[in-house]
Amino acid sequence: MSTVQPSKTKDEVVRDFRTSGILDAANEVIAEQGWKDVSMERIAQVAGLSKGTLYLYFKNKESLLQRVFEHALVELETSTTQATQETTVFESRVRAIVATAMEHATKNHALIEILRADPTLIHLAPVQRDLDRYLNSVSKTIAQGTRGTAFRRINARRSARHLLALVRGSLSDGLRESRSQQRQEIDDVVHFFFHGISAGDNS
Amino acid sequence: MSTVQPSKTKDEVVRDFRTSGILDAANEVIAEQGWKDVSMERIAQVAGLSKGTLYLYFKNKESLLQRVFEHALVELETSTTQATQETTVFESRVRAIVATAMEHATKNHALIEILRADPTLIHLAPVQRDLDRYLNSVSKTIAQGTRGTAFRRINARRSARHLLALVRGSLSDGLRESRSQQRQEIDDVVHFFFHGISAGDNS
Amino acid sequence: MSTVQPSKTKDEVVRDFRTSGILDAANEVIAEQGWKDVSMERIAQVAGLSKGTLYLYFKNKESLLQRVFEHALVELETSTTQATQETTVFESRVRAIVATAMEHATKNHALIEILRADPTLIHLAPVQRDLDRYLNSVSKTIAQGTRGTAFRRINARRSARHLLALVRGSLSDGLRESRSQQRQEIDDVVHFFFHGISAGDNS
Amino acid sequence: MSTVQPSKTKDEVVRDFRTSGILDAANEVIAEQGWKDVSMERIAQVAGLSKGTLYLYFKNKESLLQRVFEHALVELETSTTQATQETTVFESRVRAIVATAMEHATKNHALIEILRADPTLIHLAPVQRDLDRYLNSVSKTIAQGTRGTAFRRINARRSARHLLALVRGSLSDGLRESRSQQRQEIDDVVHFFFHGISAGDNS
DNA sequence: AATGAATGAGCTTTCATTCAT
DNA sequence: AATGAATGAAAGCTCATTCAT
Repeated sequence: MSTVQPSKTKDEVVRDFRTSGILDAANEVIAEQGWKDVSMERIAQVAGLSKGTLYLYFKNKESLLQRVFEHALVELETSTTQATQETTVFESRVRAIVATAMEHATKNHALIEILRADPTLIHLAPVQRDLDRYLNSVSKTIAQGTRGTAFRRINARRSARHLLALVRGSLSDGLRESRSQQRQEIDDVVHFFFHGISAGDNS
Repeated sequence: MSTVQPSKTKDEVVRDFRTSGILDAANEVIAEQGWKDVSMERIAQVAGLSKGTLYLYFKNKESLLQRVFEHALVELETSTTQATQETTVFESRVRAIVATAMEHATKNHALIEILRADPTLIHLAPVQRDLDRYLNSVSKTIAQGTRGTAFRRINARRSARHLLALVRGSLSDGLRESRSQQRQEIDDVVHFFFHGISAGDNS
Repeated sequence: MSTVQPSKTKDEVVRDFRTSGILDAANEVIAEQGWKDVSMERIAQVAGLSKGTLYLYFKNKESLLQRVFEHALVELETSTTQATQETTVFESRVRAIVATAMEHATKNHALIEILRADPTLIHLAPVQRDLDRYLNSVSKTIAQGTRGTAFRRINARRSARHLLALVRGSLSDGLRESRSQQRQEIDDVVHFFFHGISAGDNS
Repeated sequence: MSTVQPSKTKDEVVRDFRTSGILDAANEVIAEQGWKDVSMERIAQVAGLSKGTLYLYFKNKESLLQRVFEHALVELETSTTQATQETTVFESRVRAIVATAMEHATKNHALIEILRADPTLIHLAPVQRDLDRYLNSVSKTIAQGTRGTAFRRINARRSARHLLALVRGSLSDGLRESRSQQRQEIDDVVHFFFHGISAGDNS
């Protein structure tokens, strides 16, 4: 009964397993050396495979890396959407955005590279597209939250960029911090997003 | 005898001339292709020299690039210090920091790469050190400005990082904008720094 | 009982079936890409088998190709011998040699590669041997035809080579021609073989 | 005085020296292994250079090989044109064509590969063009020689192909023969071209 | 018997670095 | 001081061959 209508064949499962193993390895190597210094040899090594095997699953290096970035962004967007829907309070939603991004980035170095906004990376067309979608979704949340409120009339897209800039800034330094420090960092970013350095209510 | 206490010999002058020509060329090439894709061949070409000559002035590619970044940071810090000293009004000082960073980055692509905070770049020890000095100087300005004021009790260092994160964010997208748009961008960053998205006093 | 004295067991039949299927596929691929560019992958694909299966029937790529060429030569020799025995008129026999070679080559690209006399191919020892046998048989026909006639005292072996050179020359260009054009081509080669460019009797 | 108006600078001479050294090496390697099995590594080795150096003189492997073939054909055509102009007697001209081709092919293995008419080689566009020019020049010589004579009305282009087919045939076997044997071979081809195997005037 | 995933040697090409001139 | 030809290590990628299933 458990195997009624298997949506994937065994082969597909194996294939997916390998594919994501390679993507994970690539992500790890990106963490080690930055995406520009990634070599197929090293990815294979980390994945516990041989160079040639990578080419059974990916057409070439470029498409492998593209998939790493795509995967990271899609996961981020999915998690973010889900997290923001758990509340209707604007500030909580922003908090969800920040927390989700930070959590994902902690595990997923490819994401940091994207958020770093290296033009030579971002201009890979598909990454461009996926990043855009993510930015749109963040923008929309901000637009909804600020509409008809006391918040200053603000360009939602630009605010989204500011928000992500703050997240990215925190990531640059704070990656190796503890969990409680990370929460602190999130609070700080959210608060800063709402009030800047001026004395807001929760000072 | 005519050159009493020559602070530089003729040879040194020539050496400096060549050195900074090469650094300028490298900076230009970084703007073209990003620092990871820079080749010695291209730097030599832009500098109007031959590949071999670069090695008379720099030990190797790594140290050449290190010097480019070092140079960019030192210039930025000098200009920033100078600009902040022209006023004692806190907000003006912050504005000076932002404006200076943006102006330099417009001319100096190496700076953008630094502000992008690529770890593989930043962890070059000397760049690390110079960046630290710059951050300190910004922090100090913020600390001075917030001390004993209505601003919330804030970690100056962290605020400095937030500020630079915003600058970097603006740079990522806004590089090709006009001068007036750039001023707008500066205003926006400064305002955001002080108030976040909350309805501050000015609009 | 129905299979008294089976000259081949069922297993052998299956084996032969697979073997010649692979050889046919290889021949087809040679036609597509030339024998040097043949890949095991492609042969398997055309044969409707998997790569690994090829190695159940052939030790390796080299021996597979050797067998393709061997097969082509053996077929050619058999057909030629049969065709030349259908007449005793010398010119008709030569015509039979030419026609047979051309017909086979039309279907059998491996043959063209052999006739092209690529040394790296021909020096595969077994191909060498088979080609020699074919040349001998052609030579013998020529020797018989010219013995005690008005034809100039001629080295039969050398003449055989000339004849095949002409055939090969025709094949290089004329492969895509129609059937009547092909007959024309055969006539031309035969005539040229007997008379060169001098005005022979049938102009 | 000897150096008035040097048509080539010293650098150009050096460059030409290297270039033709590499072409010679490539030609030698083609002789060893056939053009399809040529590797840049091996060419460099034979040329006494390192792999990387080849790329200072040739854009890539394809253009290197193209130049080898081009060079061989141009040399052949030049020599042939020159040799055929030394006489007006048709048979002598044909002899010149044959002798020139054989001599060049003896030294120049690339030429044999071309005359072998491997389609994957010949379809390199520039080789195609150069080969065509050579064939045209041979055709023209034949057309001139047969015009208004007792020779049978013949398609000059097709005859040219027959002639070259015979040359190629001789080359396939006879490369390692002595000089006098080579002369014999040339005589034989020329005689065959004129008379086929029929009893012509000379023996 | 048949498969096809996995391997790794080998290929072309690039580029930082050296060194004779 | 300056050159740029030469080097060779290292990269991406292909493909004949093997082997667990």
